[in-house]
Amino acid sequence: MAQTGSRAVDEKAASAGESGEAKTRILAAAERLFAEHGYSGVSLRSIMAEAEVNTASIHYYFRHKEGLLRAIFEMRVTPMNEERQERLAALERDRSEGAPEVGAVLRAFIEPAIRRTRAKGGQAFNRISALCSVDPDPAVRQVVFDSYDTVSRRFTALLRKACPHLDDEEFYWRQHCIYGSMMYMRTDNGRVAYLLGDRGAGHSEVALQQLLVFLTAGMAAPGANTAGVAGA
Amino acid sequence: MAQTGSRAVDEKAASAGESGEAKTRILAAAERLFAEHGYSGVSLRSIMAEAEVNTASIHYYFRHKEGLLRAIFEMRVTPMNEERQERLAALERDRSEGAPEVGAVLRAFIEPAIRRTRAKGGQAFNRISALCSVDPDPAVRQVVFDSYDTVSRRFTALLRKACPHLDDEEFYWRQHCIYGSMMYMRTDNGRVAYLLGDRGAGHSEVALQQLLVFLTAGMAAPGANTAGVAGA
DNA sequence: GAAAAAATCAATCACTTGATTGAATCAGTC
DNA sequence: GACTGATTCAATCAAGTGATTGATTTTTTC
Repeated sequence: MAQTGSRAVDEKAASAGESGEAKTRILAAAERLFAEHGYSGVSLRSIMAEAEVNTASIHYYFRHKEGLLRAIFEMRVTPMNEERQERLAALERDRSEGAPEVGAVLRAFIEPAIRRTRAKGGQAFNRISALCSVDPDPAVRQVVFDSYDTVSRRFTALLRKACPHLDDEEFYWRQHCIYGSMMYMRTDNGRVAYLLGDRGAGHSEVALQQLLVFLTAGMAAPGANTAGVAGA
Repeated sequence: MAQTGSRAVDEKAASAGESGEAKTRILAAAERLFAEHGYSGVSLRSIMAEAEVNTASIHYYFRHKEGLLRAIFEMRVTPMNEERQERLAALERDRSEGAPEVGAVLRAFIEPAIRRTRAKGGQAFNRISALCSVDPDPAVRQVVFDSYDTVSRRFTALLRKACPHLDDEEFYWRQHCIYGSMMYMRTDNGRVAYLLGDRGAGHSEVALQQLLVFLTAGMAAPGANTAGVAGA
């Protein structure tokens, strides 16, 4: 019970001494517990116990339970969104002629997410993000929305241009398959770990590759109004 | 508040008079509320209020909250599993020569689920099933497992035979994409309803078709060791 | 080293949760 | 009409929930 509080959160935690400051310890404990039991399945008391802080500390630093969740999302999502924005911007720039490639757009969006599985605590947040994405609680939904909406719109717009062979309805249905696949993979109920056997390190690479092959093929499949051959 | 208790559950509820018996009303209310707020987001008290029954009734009929969830699953899943078993068995019979077709296997598994969206309360249960599929609560996971495991294994075995172009690892990764897509579609956070506009009736047909196109293409995509052309 | 700010603490509030009890009511049967 | 099993009822339990308070300690700042 004593050595569980030293889980690092990000670079901040890595530089912090022995057990880190209280705020950092709270974030680390909350992240681990949210990933394991979901947002509503974790009480503030259990977080405080694992972080070894006082009852009022969470409210002091984050006001609400929701504020704590939001802080976790901001900590993790901000750098990822920056990377996504850069890569999407690069794709928008590069396409001097015609539409961007489906696979490239998908990779620009998915890779920054899957890659962070390798970072310390990244796997935990992956699962939090996936669980919260389908959480019925409006407060949780709002946090997810605020975190992903802007970049998600840009991704959608670019992917749309990469799929001229689909009409709007087809495109949006297939995009839901993309989100579903991503989410399910990030949920990781131990299935993924089982599949990988011992080579847990290569996890993200394999997952990314397999996911991209599947989704690219699905998006590239001809639509109802597709006359000739589909792209690439 | 008074007319909300008459939501039908299935044929049993349809034949029940005015507001139905208590047990049926409880099931109907629970199904609606679980679909809206998730399993953990609903208290027994709110169910009892909507069903207009006494506090102890739920424990009388279902023992636990978990027993209530299990009853809902059994009520809905049993007939669906029968249909799935029949269709999978037909596919196993028909393949006199070679492997079954990917699309046919997928359809046999997915259609019985999506189709039931049209039944009264079917949409609600679809969402319950999807939410529970990623619920971190072990009790909930057990209910889902008990409901789907047997048929799911049979589906997996048959789909595997339809994908000789994939090695085991590729196959299982892609299968996760299938489950993810199905789950996300059944979650239905209002996105699907939005996409369909006013023609809510055709919902299941369109969803099924789009889903099948995407998943079939994804599974049919060549694997790393695929030499020639992938199956039609 | 005193004043101010930040952080930590124990104690508790008001409320909700799932579950249980034992009495009261109903329905059907002989 | 009494007996019996199936329901329904009000009342309540023990435990857990997020949140708040006000005092105390630690750290920073001048």
